[in-house]
Parts: sequence; C-alpha cells; structure tokens
Amino acid sequence: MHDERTMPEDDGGGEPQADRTAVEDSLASHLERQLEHLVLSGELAPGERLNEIHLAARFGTSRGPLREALRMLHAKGFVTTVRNRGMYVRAIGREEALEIYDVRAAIFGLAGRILTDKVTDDLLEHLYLALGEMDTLAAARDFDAYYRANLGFHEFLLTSTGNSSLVAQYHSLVDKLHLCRARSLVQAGGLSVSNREHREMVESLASGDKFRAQEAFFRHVERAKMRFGSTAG
Amino acid sequence: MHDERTMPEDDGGGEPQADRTAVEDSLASHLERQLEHLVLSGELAPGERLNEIHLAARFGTSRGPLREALRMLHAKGFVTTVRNRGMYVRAIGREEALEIYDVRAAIFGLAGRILTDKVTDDLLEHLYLALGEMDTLAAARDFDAYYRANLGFHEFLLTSTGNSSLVAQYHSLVDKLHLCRARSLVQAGGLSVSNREHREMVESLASGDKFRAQEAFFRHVERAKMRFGSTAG
DNA sequence: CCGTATTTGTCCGTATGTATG
DNA sequence: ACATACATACGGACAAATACG
Repeated sequence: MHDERTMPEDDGGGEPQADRTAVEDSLASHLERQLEHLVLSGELAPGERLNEIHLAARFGTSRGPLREALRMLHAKGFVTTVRNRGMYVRAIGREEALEIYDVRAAIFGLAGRILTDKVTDDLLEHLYLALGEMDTLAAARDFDAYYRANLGFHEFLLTSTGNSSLVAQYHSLVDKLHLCRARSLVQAGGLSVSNREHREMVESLASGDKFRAQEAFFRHVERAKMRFGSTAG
Repeated sequence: MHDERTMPEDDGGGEPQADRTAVEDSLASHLERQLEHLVLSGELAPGERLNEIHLAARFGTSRGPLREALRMLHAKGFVTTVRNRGMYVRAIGREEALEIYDVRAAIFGLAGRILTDKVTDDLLEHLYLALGEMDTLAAARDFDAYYRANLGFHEFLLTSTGNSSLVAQYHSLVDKLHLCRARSLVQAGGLSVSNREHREMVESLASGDKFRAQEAFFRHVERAKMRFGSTAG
C-alpha cells in the first residue's frame, strides 16, 4: 500500500516486494516470471480474477509493465482475457488436460527416439546410476527426494536429446497441466511402479531399437495420464 | 462501424490502415494478429528491427497497445527482445528449424496414432476423395490448387483427432518455421511424391495399425525436413 | 565526452463497459 | 430501469536510462 514509486531521488525503503537486484531484463519480463511462479505454485488459483491495479500495487510498479506481463502470460496460455472485464488465471478442464497429456507423450516419445541415436556408455552409466538411486529412495519411502530425483532423471533425458525446442515444448506442456484445478499430485501411488517404467525406458535405449524406445517413453507419460484420469475423473 | 476512436478533437487524416470493423477483441490482440501476419508473410523480414513509434504511427495507434502486442509476439517466440535496444523479428537458424521439424513430426505422428481409433467409413471416404483430387491437381501441375488442397488435407486430419491442443501446437510449430530466413517453399519438388506419402498415410489409417499410422505420419514430416535440409543446407 | 534518438517506465485524463444497489 | 462505482482500454506527455554516432 504506500506507494513510494520511482520518485527522482527518495527511495531507500520502498518497493513492497520488487527485489529485482540484477536488473538485466525488462520489468515486464520480470513481472511475467513472478506472476507465472505465483500461478504455477497455486497462490493465484485457476479461475481467479487478476486485478491490474491491485497487482501493480502489490509489485510496486505501474500498470503499463504489468499489463504487458499479463499479455505475455495470455499469449502463453496461462491467462484468459475478457474484453472490458479483465484477465483471469486460466482454468484447464479434465478433457483438455487429457489432450495435453497425449501431446506431452508424443514429445517425450520423440525424446526416446532421438536418444537411441545418441546413447553412449557414459550416458547409459549415468542413467543406470540414477535408476539405482531412485530405487533406494523409493525403498526408503523418501517421497520428496524421489520426486526431485525423478525430476532430474527426466530433465537429463530431455536435455540429452540436444533438441532445445523439444525441451521447451515439453516444459510448456507440463506447466499447463498445473492449471488444472483437480490436478492430482499423486506421485505417491506409482513409485516403484514408476521406476519399473524408468528401467524399461533405459533398457529400450540400451537395445538401440528406436521404435521400442519411442514407445516406452510414450507409454510412460500415458500411464501418468491414466493415473491422472482415474483420480481426477 | 468505422472507428473514430476516442479522439477529443484533433485528428482529421490519420489511421493509415486501421480498419478494425467489428471491434470485439482488444486493440492489442488485433495488432498482434496484424503483426503476426506481416511477419509470416515476410513483409517484416526475420532479423528486422521493430520500431515502436514507427509501427504505432503505421497502425494509427498509441504505443501502449502496440507494446502489448509485441510482448505477446515475444511470448509466442516470434520476436526477440534486447533490453533498451528494442524488439526484432525472430530469425531462426537452420539447426533450430531442423529441431522444430522433429517436434512437428512427433505431434503429427500422434495425430496418426489417435486417428486409427477414430476412423469411420465417412472419414476414409473423405480422405480417399481428397487423395483423388490432389492426384488430378498434381497431374495438371496446378501447384497453387494443390498447395491449398494439401493444406486442407492436413488440416482435416489434424482437426479430426479432436485434440485441440495438438492442433494448436502443430500450427504454432509450422508458423515458427516461417521465421527461417532460408526457408524453402519447395512444394514444387515433391508433388506426386508427396501424394504417395499421403496415400500411405491413409492406407495405414485404414489398416487400423496405430504404430504403422504413427510412423507414416511421422515420416511424412521427416521427409519434408529432409527436403528442407538439403535445399537450405 | 557530448548530443541525439530510442526504449523504458510512469502518470494522468478520458471513454467505455460491467457490476451493483 | 436508473444511477453510481469501479475496472479496463487507450491516448498522450513526461522523465530517466541507455545506445550510438
């Protein structure tokens, strides 16, 4: 609430929470990341109204850059716009979420297909190592650590393809799934189950059969879709 | 109807080409589509600098909505931004274009996979009909008509999946490929070649084998990638 | 090092549209 | 149905930072 904007000199203790230390990108881009984080973390819930003035005050900026940030989120599909009504956090329904899972599966399948032509001993060693770690974490029921390891495992596979467009598209789809109200964070259900799938993926890579790899990667996501569909249905 | 925006008074001869008749969406969204069209048509070439003031004057608007439009294009990946330098039409290099082709192939492959579970007699009849038309157009060397028929053929396949996310992602990727300076518009080379691939796609759908269909669709895009890679390489 | 041009961000005024009492 | 309050949409002007010659 009190403003204390960019007045010629003042400053010294204002800016409610605009701690943009290393200013390197535009304010609008900065706000976009902030907002995207709030949306993805659920602090701004799907369907929630986004009031320009309130948000601008919250970030200690004017409405100009904030509107630009919201437009970017709109273009990325995180926000819906109603003319003369305002912007709302996008709410994704069950059907659309299932559709997105399919696209994500196809892209992840492509990752498997590409990787079969890029497998090296180092890569396989790294993957088997990660598999072992996840097995022990699963056995220890350390859900949090398993979750992080699982994330790193997938990230490593994606980036190893060397296809940055693939990685970007995949992340974009994963993010969009966070906009589903009834999203099931159940990585609890599948755990050793999930890791069996991981092992099949790695072994398919080791076999050098690109069709098998593509299908193994594809089905891994499809099974996540199944788990989502059964819980959120 | 005609615009005559909120001008207090002045004005009298502006609005070079701001014919936005049925105003239903925001001015920013309108400008975004205009700019996107200019970019995709090549009138704004990849790498070209985008001057806010000039563009605002060109469209007869103020900087606010124009900047919002540019931010949307930035979020969509059609424009790059350099802080305090300005925005430029994104220029996609050969390597990135090849990457995008792969992602596009995967998504199109998914379309084939999905369609095998949705084939009806009507659908197959429609496809075989389109195949015949394209054959005659190819025999007549009517490139332009073939191009349009080809577009409609692919569009029909995509939308028939019923997966709107898939359609949107596919279109987004196709659009991005237009940002490649050395893009080869050679649909001239493959024509009856291309239609042989189309026939294989339809027949794979008719066979009901989803793996075969997925692969046929996938390879159709991959061959387009090859043709692109050999001409632009 | 200086002058200019451009971007960036802010602020204000007004019109328009929506919601509410 | 009318009046009021509020929010968005757009335009214009200004100040500051930076890039470039």
